[in-house]
Amino acid sequence: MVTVREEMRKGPWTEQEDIQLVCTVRLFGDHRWDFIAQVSGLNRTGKSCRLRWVNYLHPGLKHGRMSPQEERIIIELHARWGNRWSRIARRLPGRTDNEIKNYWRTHMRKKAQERKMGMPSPSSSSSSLTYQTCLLDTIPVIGMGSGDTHNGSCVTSTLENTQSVMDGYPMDQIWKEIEAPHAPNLLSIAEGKEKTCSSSPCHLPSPVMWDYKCPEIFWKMGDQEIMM
DNA sequence: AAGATTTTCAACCGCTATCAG
DNA sequence: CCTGATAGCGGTTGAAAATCT
Repeated sequence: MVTVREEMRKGPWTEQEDIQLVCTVRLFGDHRWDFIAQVSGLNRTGKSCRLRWVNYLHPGLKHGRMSPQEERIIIELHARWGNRWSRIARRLPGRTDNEIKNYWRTHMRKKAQERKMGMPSPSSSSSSLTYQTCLLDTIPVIGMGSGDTHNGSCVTSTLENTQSVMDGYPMDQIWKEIEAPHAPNLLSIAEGKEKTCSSSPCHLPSPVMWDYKCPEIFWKMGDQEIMM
């Protein structure tokens, strides 16, 4: 039972909070979010921590614009599944349901506007989306080293395309800080809320090494989808 | 240059599903 | 079965950034 806190923090996360959360998740894994919220010393709800982790801090995430291939996949999968964002997200490793949802809203709004103005809409947004023969049945789970992009030539370049977009995004800095060699013992977090890594970042392996939960597992498809 | 408008996206909320006791 | 805790999903909001006038 969670003891009643005075007031839970809301709103945007600070870099410091991010670091604290990453440290704690590294220690205890990405389950039991209420516990993580408590132990981390963050005055946040478990729900909020989970959301932040899933949508922003998870090491396998891509950031930046959707590639044309990703856009196409989203459109096609949405046509098939509707607003099943998390399901669609599972087909786009590195992309979150939130991100896809946001993208779709923007995309649809543009489309709706174009329609209203009586304009044909050959493309949805920045990229030229052609509903070409990138058949749904051949849409693989992109990237993440799963090596299953062979049957989807239209999407194979997704990772390369998006990789460059990620350059210089703020998470790099967070990870760098976390990697700092002078960081204190991780266990200090668990010892008390006041002794979080807030003053100096914890020592963590790089995101690449961070495989206590393999990203491939994180992005694995449900059985149902595999059958499709 | 400055104000107005639009776009983007992080984060919250409410609800449902699942699971352990 | 029932209940409470937890996780996850989809819809929505609002602030910041970008673009336009």
